[in-house]
Parts: sequence; C-alpha cells; structure tokens
Amino acid sequence: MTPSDKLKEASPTAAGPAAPTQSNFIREIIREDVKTNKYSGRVWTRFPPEPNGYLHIGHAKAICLDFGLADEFGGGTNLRFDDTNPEKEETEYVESIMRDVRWLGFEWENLLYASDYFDQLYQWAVQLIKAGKAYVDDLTADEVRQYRGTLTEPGKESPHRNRSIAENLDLFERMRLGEFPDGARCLRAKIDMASPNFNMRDPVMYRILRAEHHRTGNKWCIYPLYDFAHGQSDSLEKITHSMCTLEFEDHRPLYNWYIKELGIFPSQQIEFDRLNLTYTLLSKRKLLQLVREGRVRGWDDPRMPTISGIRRRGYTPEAIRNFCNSIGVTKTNGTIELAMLEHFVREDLNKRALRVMAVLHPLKVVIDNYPEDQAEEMEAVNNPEDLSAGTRKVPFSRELYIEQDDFREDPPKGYFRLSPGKEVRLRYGYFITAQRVVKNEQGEVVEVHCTYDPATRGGNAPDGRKVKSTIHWVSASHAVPAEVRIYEMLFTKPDPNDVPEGAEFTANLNPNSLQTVKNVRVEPSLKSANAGERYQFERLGYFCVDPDSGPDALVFNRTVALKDTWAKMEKKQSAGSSGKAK
RNA sequence: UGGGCGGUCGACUAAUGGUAGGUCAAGUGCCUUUGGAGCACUUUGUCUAGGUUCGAAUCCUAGCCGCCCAGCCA
Repeated sequence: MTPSDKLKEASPTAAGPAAPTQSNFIREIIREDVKTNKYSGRVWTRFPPEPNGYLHIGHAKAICLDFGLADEFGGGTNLRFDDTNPEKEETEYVESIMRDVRWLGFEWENLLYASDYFDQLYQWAVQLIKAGKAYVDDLTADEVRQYRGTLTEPGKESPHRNRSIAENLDLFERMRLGEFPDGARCLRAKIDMASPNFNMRDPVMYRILRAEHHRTGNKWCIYPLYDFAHGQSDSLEKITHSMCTLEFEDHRPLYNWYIKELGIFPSQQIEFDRLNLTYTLLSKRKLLQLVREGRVRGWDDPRMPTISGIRRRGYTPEAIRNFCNSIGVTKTNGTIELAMLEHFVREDLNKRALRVMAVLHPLKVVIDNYPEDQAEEMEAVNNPEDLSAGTRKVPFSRELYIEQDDFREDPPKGYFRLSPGKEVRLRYGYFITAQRVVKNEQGEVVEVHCTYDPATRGGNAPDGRKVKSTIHWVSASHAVPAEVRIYEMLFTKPDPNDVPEGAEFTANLNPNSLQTVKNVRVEPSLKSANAGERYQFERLGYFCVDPDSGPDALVFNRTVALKDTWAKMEKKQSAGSSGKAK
C-alpha cells in the first residue's frame, strides 16, 4: 500500500464522453474487418500487462487504445495478466494495475491470467509434440545460443532435434514432474533453424524453473514462454485484435505459426508505436531502479511517469485520456514533447479546478492607512471558467503577504507588479500603492509599506483608472501555513538515455527535481482540504493536496505551473543580455 | 552484415493518385480583476535522386537515414 492509494476515493472515475479522436490505421483495420465480417462482427481486445511493475503513461496509451477501440465498435476488453515469469511477478503489482486501469476510467469485461491457461498450454505443447512439431532439447542455454547462429549465418540444428515423438512425450512429462534440474532441458518448437527471423529458429516453448508463482504457487516447475502463451491466450479469449508495441513485429510470424499448427481461433496481432516522452523514462526496468536506489520516494512519487505517480501529482484521468487520444497511433517511432502532456492537464484543470490564493514565498505588506483592528470579507470567484462554482469569502486585513516576486525595488523594464510609487490591484481586494520598504541587515526587503484606496474595494476604481497588474495575497493573521512541493523534470536532458560512454542514465537525474517550499501561506478556506483535491493557486499553477497532508500540516504538490509570460520575457531578456556580454 | 518496420512543419499527426490540413510549441496582436484563460493572426514541412501520370506525400526503382531482433524476459 502506497500513500497515494488514499487518493482512490477522491478521484473521478467515469470515462464520460470520449474526447474527439482522430482516426488511425488500427481503427481502419477494424472497420474493414467489421465490414467484411471477418470475425462475424466481433471486436474484442485485451490489455495484457506483465505484473512486474507499475503501469506508466505509456501503458495508458495502450489502455486507451485497447479499451477505446473495443468500446467504439460495441465490443469488450479483457484485462489479462501475462504472468508467465514467476521470478519477477508479484501480487502487489496486479493490484496496482487493476487500480490504475480503473482510475483511468476503464472497466474490463473479464479479469484473466495467462496462468489460468497453464493446463491448456501444457496440453497444446503435447499436441505439438505428437504432431512432430516440438521436441525436448538437452542443450544448455549457452549452447542454444551458439546453435542459433548470427544475423548473417543460419543456425545449426540441435542434435536432439529429431528424437522420437515417444521420447519427447516422455521427456516433457518428466520435465513437468520435476525430474530434471532448472535449465537442464527445454521444449522447443521445430520450425526452421535457417530462418532469417530468429524467432522462428526453433523457439523455446517451455523452460524448467523452480520458482513460486504468485498464483499457482509451486504447482508447476515448467513455465511457458511469452511466445507460447500470448497468442494462445488471445485465441482462447477469442480476441480479434491483439494490439502490442512495435518490438513484437518479429514475433508475429511465430504468433501465427502456433495458432495455425494448433488450429485454434485466429486472433490477429497488430503493432503500433510505443509512447516516448521528452525528459521522461518509460522503461519498467529503469523505473524499478529509480525506486530501488531511492532516487525517488517510490512508484507513486509525483515525479514518476507511473499512473500512480501522475495521479499523486494531481493529473486527472480525463487529461491523460485526452492526451492519449490526441497523440495518434502509428508505426513511426517518435518522441512527444512533454509540453503536449502538460497542455492537456492545464486544459482540463482550467475547466474544473477551484481558484484559491496562496503565497509561496511570502513578503509582508503593511497597509499603513488601513485601520489596525479591522478585517473584512472579500468576495472571490471560485472559477471564472465555471460560474456555477460560486464564490467564497476571503479575509482581508491590514497586514498581508504577497509573493516576493511581485515586488521589485528596482523594477526591470516591462515589470507591471508592485514597486515603489506604483499602484497595483490586490485581487478581489483594493488598489494599493507602495510607499516605502523595510530591509533587514542583509539589505533584503522584508516589508513593504503601502497605502490603499478605500474607494477601490473589490478591485474597481470608481474614477475608472486602470492598473497594469493584479496580484494575489493572503491576510497575514488569517492565512494557514502549508508546505508545497514543486516538481521539475526528473531528468535534465530531453533524452534521459543520452549519456556519455560508460555513464548510466542516472547521470542525467535532475538534482532539483523536487523543491520543498516550507513557509507557504494559503487562504483559510483551504484549512480542511482533503488529499487528492485539486486547486488552482491563482497566478501560480495547479496544485493538489498530497496524501501526506493532514489537518495540522497541509501539503500540496504542484501539478503543473500556469503559463508564465513574464517569466518567459525575463528569461529571454537575460539570455539576450548575457549573449551580448560575450 | 541477414531479417522486420518506418521516414510529412521544431514535436506529434491528417491527407488512402486531385487545394499539404489539425494539435502542441514558438511568435505577433486583441482582450483581461490571474502577465492565467480566451480570441485572431503568423512562421516553418512531404529524406534524396530518378521514373510512371494530365496530376505523386501517396505508385515504381535506386539510394540515404532511423528503430527493432541473436533471453530458457515480456
């Protein structure tokens, strides 16, 4: 159980109407199959994760495809765990996978496991032996590799390839009974050692492995390999369109071979491109490494591209689905810019997140002409994009906090916010003008004294005068303390695998990917915010309440920042000036 | 090197022999009680060379470039 599991209840689940989706080659294949009545109109897919890790955004793409397409054609989708390698698989993973698929808004028709088919698969292996299409090989794994040949040379046939059917039957039975040590023998399909496709050079069907399986325990000491399990599992479930990623293209001839030799339901495999994202790693092995080495706090660390990490970060299922549906499905291997993903969270959160005011880096503002013991309730709009979200009261008083960034003693060109002598609007508050500053011994501004115009209550000047900037604030005495966790990209390079010879991808880890801001002040309406709730902190970004949060210690994660035009301008200016200096 | 699969604006993706379009990004302007959001506009593209055709991103040929495959992993 990870902390983010608490988020379950807070998360919307309904998939709702699908976002506009553009067509793709797989949809066209299905359309054609339905038209030609290839499977009597049946469209059934499966999502087949191996329970050896947590699902990530790349899986989300596959999930949206598998479930989305089946649903579109009135079919269904099975969730099937591809659990043929007991050494890596765990129940913890199957549970997290089910939770994540549901959170994304999908429900499977059948919950299945490849291990459900171990008996059937064994019988099919026997059937192939009897047909002279499979044999028990005594070669060691090393020898098998040597016999397999190379890219340019054909393989050699194993000396055991032509054993009698009776001997193969006996040996295979004894493999199952545990008479031989792990790896001593294996069952191989008799296909073609000279095939240019390695998968057809007598692929291994079964191996001897004494490992406890998370579901079948110690019942078996032989396990089928992926190729001898996947297609048959599809076939058993009458999967019509079995989508998988491009690296399995070379496996398709074998997938079809087993189906043909066994004479079973002809599921068809269709390959599409795996998702790649800039600044993001989508390899289970490497994500596992990050977790094991403590580079992140766990699978659900908000910096992780896992579904549980993204969820904890504050992304919505809708945003992820919209993203997946709009990136397209092709056979080209490309890399999508992270900005694309971020666009979809902003788009979704902009519509639904309630606005609140929070000051991440407080700077005290004293309004000298505001009565000392006075406090007022200012009315604030909860969501300008959705007026039905109503309004709330925000306390205002003589001493406030504003963002340190919102005051400059020496404002650069184009800076519209507060500076000496300048007037700005406090959002939903008053116009204020900075009069003088108080500095500490280091010469840093620690307090800004201002005057306010009582006639501008609510933020409008009766004389019609305009201010160039509106800044957010909280009342010093009413504000609630909080901690905010700011996340930056986990890696410093668009391609995290781009490392010098000999270095590991961890060399590209961004040391500043997590920044904890302790002294945050948020408006009092947030006092009892619950884990998983999402807000927009006005002018800053979208934030959600982390499961670490409690009644006495609010903790927020920044999901994504708002677009910051000023920051961009400033960055460009400084880049320009430093460029000239050279 | 054998085999498989691909190459369309900076990124992703449409156009299925007939106007190269959309989204993101970038830029400009408008608007604004979020320098947010929104709106409008703009820039940039068919890997190369030949060929077929009235017409080619699409078909053909030859190159070039990229990804995947030599686990008893999936």
